[in-house]
Amino acid sequence: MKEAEIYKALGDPIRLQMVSRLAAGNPSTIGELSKGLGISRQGARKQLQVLVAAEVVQLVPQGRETQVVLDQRSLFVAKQFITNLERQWDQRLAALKALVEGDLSNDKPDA
Amino acid sequence: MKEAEIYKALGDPIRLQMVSRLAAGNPSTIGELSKGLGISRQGARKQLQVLVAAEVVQLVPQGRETQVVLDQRSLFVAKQFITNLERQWDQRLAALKALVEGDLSNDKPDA
DNA sequence: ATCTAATGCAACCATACGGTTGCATATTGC
DNA sequence: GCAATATGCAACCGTATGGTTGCATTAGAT
Repeated sequence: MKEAEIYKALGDPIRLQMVSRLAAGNPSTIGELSKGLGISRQGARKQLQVLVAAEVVQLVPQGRETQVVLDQRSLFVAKQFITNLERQWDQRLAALKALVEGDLSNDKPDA
Repeated sequence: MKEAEIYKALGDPIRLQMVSRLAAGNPSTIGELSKGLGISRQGARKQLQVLVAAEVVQLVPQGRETQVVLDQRSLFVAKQFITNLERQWDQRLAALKALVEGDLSNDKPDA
């Protein structure tokens, strides 16, 4: 269940906000991304590190500063997992429905 | 950012496994769901409570036992959030592309 | 009525987490 | 060279988290 780590990384308002900003395309050096979150730079940096560890984000050093880039794949994995859960769930409901309707049609097997 | 709580709830292997089982439709009283996770019943119960708090799951008492049912809405919310992020990201890439191609087409405004 | 099964509740413990402060380092601009 | 900017690293702290054990309660089965 590697997905758990991705969800865990997204499971914090500050980190989720960082990801949102990145997705919105707002330029993104570590320093930039750390502003306006209500916590210190180093605090923000620790949060960012969680996203890095979960591979939700990648760091690209460029001279004095470091660019933060979103890694689409992790988001895709997370989304896909939920999609699969929903699919299973739907199939199960469909099976239940079929069962019920099957019973009904058993009363009328005229074909 | 209410989504964060949902992701946080999903951000643990044990809880994710519980949700998976529920989605797969395996019958699901609290006791059933608590088995085979490698931790005690009470431990599992505490994990389950996190899912309840995040409204990923609902509890339906029935006499002596309690049924655990998945709440599709929370999963949908979680999925939708990621979908939106991806959409923003894609639009931004498209904008960049348009910008580049726009520069090119400026060389050829014959229409 | 009694035994058992399904659950709830609380105390407790170790470790992880979110955040801070302080200081070291490297790159850039003047 | 020197000052400022962007960043890294480590120690420290309070609280949350994940897990345990022990005991109380309630509902079914016999």
